[in-house]
Amino acid sequence: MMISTKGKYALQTMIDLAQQARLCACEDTECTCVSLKAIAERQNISMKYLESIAALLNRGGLVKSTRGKDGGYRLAKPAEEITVAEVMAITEGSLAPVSCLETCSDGQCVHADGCLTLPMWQKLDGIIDEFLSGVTIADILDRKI
Amino acid sequence: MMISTKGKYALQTMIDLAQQARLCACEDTECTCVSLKAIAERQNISMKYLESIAALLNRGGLVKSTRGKDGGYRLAKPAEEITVAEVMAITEGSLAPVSCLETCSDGQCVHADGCLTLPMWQKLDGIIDEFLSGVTIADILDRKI
DNA sequence: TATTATTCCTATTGAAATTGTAGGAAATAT
DNA sequence: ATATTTCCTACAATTTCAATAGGAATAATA
Repeated sequence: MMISTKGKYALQTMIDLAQQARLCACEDTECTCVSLKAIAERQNISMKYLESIAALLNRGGLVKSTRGKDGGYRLAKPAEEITVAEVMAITEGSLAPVSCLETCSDGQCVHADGCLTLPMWQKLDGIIDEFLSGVTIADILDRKI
Repeated sequence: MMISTKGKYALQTMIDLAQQARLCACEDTECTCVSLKAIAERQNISMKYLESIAALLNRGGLVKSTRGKDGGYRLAKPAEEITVAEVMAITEGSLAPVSCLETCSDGQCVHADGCLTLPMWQKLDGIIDEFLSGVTIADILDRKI
């Protein structure tokens, strides 16, 4: 498994936020604040678990939060500008197909020179990243993929 | 992480077997039998752990075993005909990017219809499979990738 | 000011998967 | 017979995953 529920829930959350923002016709971005409670209920996710995921997205700069009553989260930029790759990078850390890939690519692996499989893993990693970097939250919402 | 050490070790083993087979000039395929002890030492893998991985490859039909003294393993078919996808399918079970993919694709997921992300995961799965199905053990050995 | 609803923060826990270990049985060449 | 190998089952240590728990800080509002 490449993507755990953490990444999956994060993506659901981003899509939910984008969806709610669209429902609001007014220009005020503040009014599209969505609480985790609402997201957790709609997406059927444990709210406490979602808190930790929202914190990651917040620190990663993908969402903005408002504390206190009537607070919540909203997208930090338009859904058209947020890619799935960004969401995964923040929540899953790395999507490297094998654990040694980062170390090896950084020249920290002493066996990298003789490693016959490294080029293949690097290429696969590139293919995955290229694909996920080309899909935005808006694409998913509009069923363009 | 998509591929654990199990899949990684399995691939190393397959490459090692292909390499040893090439070193032998004679036509007798039986003589290329390689013991797990030798592979474990060369690849620096726990031999006992390797036993369980070799068993998977054996049951999966990718290698053939000879028991007893001077026994060991050899590839069940030419390295040109064994793809990385096959090795991973046998050792890792599935490379589906998200756990629900197989269930959803089988029509067992009641939410599949409304799931906005399913098409994306399916496409990603296809891309990964397409790539790994196009790489053979011989390709890796010849540094063609 | 008190209440309520929310994000924010730290710590803990239960379950599952991963990565092995251990011990020995069965087979086979010498 | 002996040595070496695969084969089989069971167990164990470690790590990761997926939450859960409890409360502090913040802000709207009555």
